[in-house]
Amino acid sequence: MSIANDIKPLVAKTLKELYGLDLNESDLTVNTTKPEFEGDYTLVLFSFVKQLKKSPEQLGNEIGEALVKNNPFLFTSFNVIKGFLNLVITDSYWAGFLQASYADKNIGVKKPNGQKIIVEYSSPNTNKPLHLGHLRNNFLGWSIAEILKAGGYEVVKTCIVNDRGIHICKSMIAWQLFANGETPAGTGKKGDHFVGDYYVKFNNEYKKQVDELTARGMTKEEAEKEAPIMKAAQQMLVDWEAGKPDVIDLWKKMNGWVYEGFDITYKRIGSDFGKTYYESDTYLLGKDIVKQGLEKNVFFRKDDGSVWIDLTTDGLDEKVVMRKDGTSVYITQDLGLAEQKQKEYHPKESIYVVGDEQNYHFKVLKLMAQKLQMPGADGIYHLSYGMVELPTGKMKSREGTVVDADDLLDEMFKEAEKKTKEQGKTEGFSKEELKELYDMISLGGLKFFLLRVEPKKRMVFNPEESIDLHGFTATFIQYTHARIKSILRKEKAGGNIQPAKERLLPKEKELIVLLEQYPVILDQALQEHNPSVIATYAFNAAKTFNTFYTEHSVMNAESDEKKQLRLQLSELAANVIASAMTLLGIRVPERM
RNA sequence: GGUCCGGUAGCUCAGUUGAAUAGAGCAACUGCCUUCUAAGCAGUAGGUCAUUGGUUUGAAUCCAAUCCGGAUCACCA
Repeated sequence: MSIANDIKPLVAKTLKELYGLDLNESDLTVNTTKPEFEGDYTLVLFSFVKQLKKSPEQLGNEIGEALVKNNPFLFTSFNVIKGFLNLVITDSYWAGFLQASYADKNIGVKKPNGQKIIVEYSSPNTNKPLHLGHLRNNFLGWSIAEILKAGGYEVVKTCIVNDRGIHICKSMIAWQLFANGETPAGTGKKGDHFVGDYYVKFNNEYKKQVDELTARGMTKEEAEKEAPIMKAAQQMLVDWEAGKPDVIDLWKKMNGWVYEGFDITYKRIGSDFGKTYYESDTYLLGKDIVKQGLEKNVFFRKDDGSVWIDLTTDGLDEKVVMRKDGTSVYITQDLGLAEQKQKEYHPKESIYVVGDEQNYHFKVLKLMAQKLQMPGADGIYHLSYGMVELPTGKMKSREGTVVDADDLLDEMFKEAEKKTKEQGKTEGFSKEELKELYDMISLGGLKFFLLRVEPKKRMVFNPEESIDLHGFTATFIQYTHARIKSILRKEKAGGNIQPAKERLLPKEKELIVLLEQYPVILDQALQEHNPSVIATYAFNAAKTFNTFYTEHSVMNAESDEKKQLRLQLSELAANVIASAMTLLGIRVPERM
């Protein structure tokens, strides 16, 4: 599949033939050759110098000679510098690779393997609109799903909506108290923002009441418990659980507004779900798991009736799984939902895209599932990601420093529009085409900015930097794609001319070597569940193409052969770039 | 305090299954548009890879300790 992986067995074979040495392929190190040395791939010799008791130079020369002699189709020459054997791949090999793959729009995509994977992501609360942190989650979830699909898996994207609980009750109480029957439709406000406003109103009123109570001599703790509006919210939760009709009606109404708002944002950012679960349906799940756990002696009951699991032998703590009042806690619900997903889909793996503040929770969840011997327990995978911070520090809703997703998208769109107009290259675009282009640039820019960092790392979101359209950005890559397409509109790659009768030039070689590695990168992203390696790669591909582009003319190439070669190389670059960006959920334009 | 994660250029990040002189982008500075899209290219400058010790032919990468930052350790979700 990739040259580096093809070389290893040849080396192993050579070592066996020359010295009778049996080495595992994984013991061999084959890298691309550093640009300052001659060669394409490099075998590191140190690892077996000792066993063979020869100098690295001698070894390198002997191995190099044998490799070139026995594989003339692959290697044309070699050189040895210190402990490194640099191998030069034949131009005809590269030409063959190029010929075979340049037109492949699905480059790197594997055949379906018949296995299923669930990706749960997004999972919002229904009391406020989406913010920047949710965007990282949504982009990650979407991208990892695409990467898994390209890896041959069937993917089911799911979402668990946290539609019940004290948080939504707070919004509901505040609406009853302050809204005078206002609705999103009446105010022209997006539903999720509308409901979020009442959540803020609740907190303001709550704070006011707490202040009043403490002024009258209560301790802060008492006041927080005794504030009437908090008591009302808690009563509302009790009423909700009792199924009190007017509470249920209000709950449905307000959640409905939120969903209308979410739908707009989801559509805009491209999130979708094969199956949506609602916590109001699943929060009672897990009861029979508790029962089974007790029967299997995985759980134990304390005197007060609560049920626990002891994880101290695994270095963790004791964890409650059922309250003394018989209601199940979060982790028990999660086990119940995991069991339900397993029954519905029988996935090989079940991925949860959730922030790293829940690392402990998922560790416990998986461990519990394993101890209970639940099917699919080993397939539980927490795709953990770090918090998004601002240059000024963490986002805090109380301090109003939360970056709202809709606002941010609007701002990015405006910036894309402004910068595109400044460029003045969109003559002949229709209104719809322009809007599509601004969408591609703004949304792509945001996605790239959030996906280019390794998921588990915390990251800083600098608004000014995110809006930048130069350097390590989606725009740079999109621009490169449009540039290539502009060439390919003039003349299509193809024809029957055999490319590469002339020697490959360094910039041509550099590009083709990089593009050949794309499947290896995809594999890495797949194994690591990590889109950032694709983002980095896409940028490198675009950068390498631009260097090649500046150095060599495609349309005015020195010869017909060169022209054909470069057309194919350009098309391959465009296909790889488009493919990589698609896996990040980013579209690339034909013109910009 | 226990556990987990992170610390690489002024800033944001790659590189972490050990391998040649540690790389990008932004910011700063210098060049390049009568030639396929300059949203580009080339170059200059910028480093105690948190610190100390160890393993190794070879360490940003592995091990140990320490320092700094974050998360978590609820009958919350």
